[in-house]
Amino acid sequence: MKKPTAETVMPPTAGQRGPAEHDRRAQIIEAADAYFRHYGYNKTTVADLAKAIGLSTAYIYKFFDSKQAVGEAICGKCLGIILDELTKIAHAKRPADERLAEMYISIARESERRFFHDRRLHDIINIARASQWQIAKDHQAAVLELILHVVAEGRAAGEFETDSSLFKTCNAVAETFLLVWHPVLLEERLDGLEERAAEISALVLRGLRKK
Amino acid sequence: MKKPTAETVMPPTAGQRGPAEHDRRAQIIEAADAYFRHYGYNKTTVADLAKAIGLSTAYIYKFFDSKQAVGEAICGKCLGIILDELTKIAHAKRPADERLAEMYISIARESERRFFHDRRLHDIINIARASQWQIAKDHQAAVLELILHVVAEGRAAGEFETDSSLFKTCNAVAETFLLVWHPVLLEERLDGLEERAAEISALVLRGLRKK
DNA sequence: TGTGTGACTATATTGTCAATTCGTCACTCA
DNA sequence: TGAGTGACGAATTGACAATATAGTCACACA
Repeated sequence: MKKPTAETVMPPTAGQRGPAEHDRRAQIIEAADAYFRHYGYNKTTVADLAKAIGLSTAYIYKFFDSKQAVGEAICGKCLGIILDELTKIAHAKRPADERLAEMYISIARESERRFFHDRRLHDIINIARASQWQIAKDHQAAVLELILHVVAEGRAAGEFETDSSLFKTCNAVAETFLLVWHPVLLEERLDGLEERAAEISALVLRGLRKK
Repeated sequence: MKKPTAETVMPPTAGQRGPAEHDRRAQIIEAADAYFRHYGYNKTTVADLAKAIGLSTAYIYKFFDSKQAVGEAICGKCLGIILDELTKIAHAKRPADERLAEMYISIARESERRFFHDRRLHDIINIARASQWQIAKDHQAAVLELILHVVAEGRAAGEFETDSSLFKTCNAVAETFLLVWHPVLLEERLDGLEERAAEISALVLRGLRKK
């Protein structure tokens, strides 16, 4: 099991073609980031991206299987921001419960910021989840890894109970993270997110702590 | 604060016109239930319902403000089924933690059943949430009431901790219920719902129990 | 006065067809 | 051989006219 390092931005592997490092790939990603951010995924065409760089659309497909693969790259960048932050928190030298509490707040804050300030990127994440893109699954798995890391340390340090299955418990914790960042849930309830995050984390942490 | 009784089906009040008890209203609701269940809310027209009963569309509006109000009535019926069941569980003479655990499982099961066997009704609930229908809010509030009832009894009986705010804690618990019945979350993840419900409820119950 | 509606308006949706988009393939050229 | 593309077919989208739908109102009638 490979542990995410503190500087990893989660690169998608699904749908990528050609060399991973290439100027044109970087240009496509840069153009896609700008266009998706401004026009949204659905309103941006592959031809828009090609034209922005000065290429034919056919050449885009030398690097990406499909428009979706470009979308997954941008989605991965986006989700990678919060994942990096969570990774830093998870690896900090602090009590496990503080780390977890801060993870809830952090993911809630970034998700809220993205909703209000990068709405079109928020929308891509929604599309990714609804369409079962691999990047969405990878992200979920990466968050679960971080939770496992923190909870396992909390258990080893005697902070957390050890009666329950580590994996099952962390699965449940990961589910509760959805409550503070899932795009659809954000849309339904715009207010009080950070407060909700605090309440949920308090409840979950009480469930984790040693009796 | 009025306590839901064990036999209450949650009637919507929003958008209802004319006498609450009326043959025509009942016919409209019956026709709507059948059409929405079969064709879905969006594909059913008010004219369909009127024709099914043998009325003009104008007459439907003597009983309901709008097509949405008809939708809220059916949605309310639908959500009322699970609410009745949760109410029975919440009022049973059993330890609070067992009641809560069973509430998670029950809502998960019914939601899953609705997803697989009444997909179009599942869709209406999705529309209701996405469009902020009053019935969706009422339902959320009703579930919270039941949780408050059970947790308060658990606290009074010495089963549950009393350090945290009752309301905040129950808010957080109600949020975790979304994980096992929210239509969008169900759609994203079709498998293992009941297992997830069990894991989440175990975590939450550990968070509620007295140290 | 309770039950019911035809006619109507504003808006939304649908149908049709041309235009665009996605993605591939065979090819060019330095 | 890496960098790049024009042409193409299938699917999707956009534009716009036609039609449908949601909802209202003044009225009818027993």
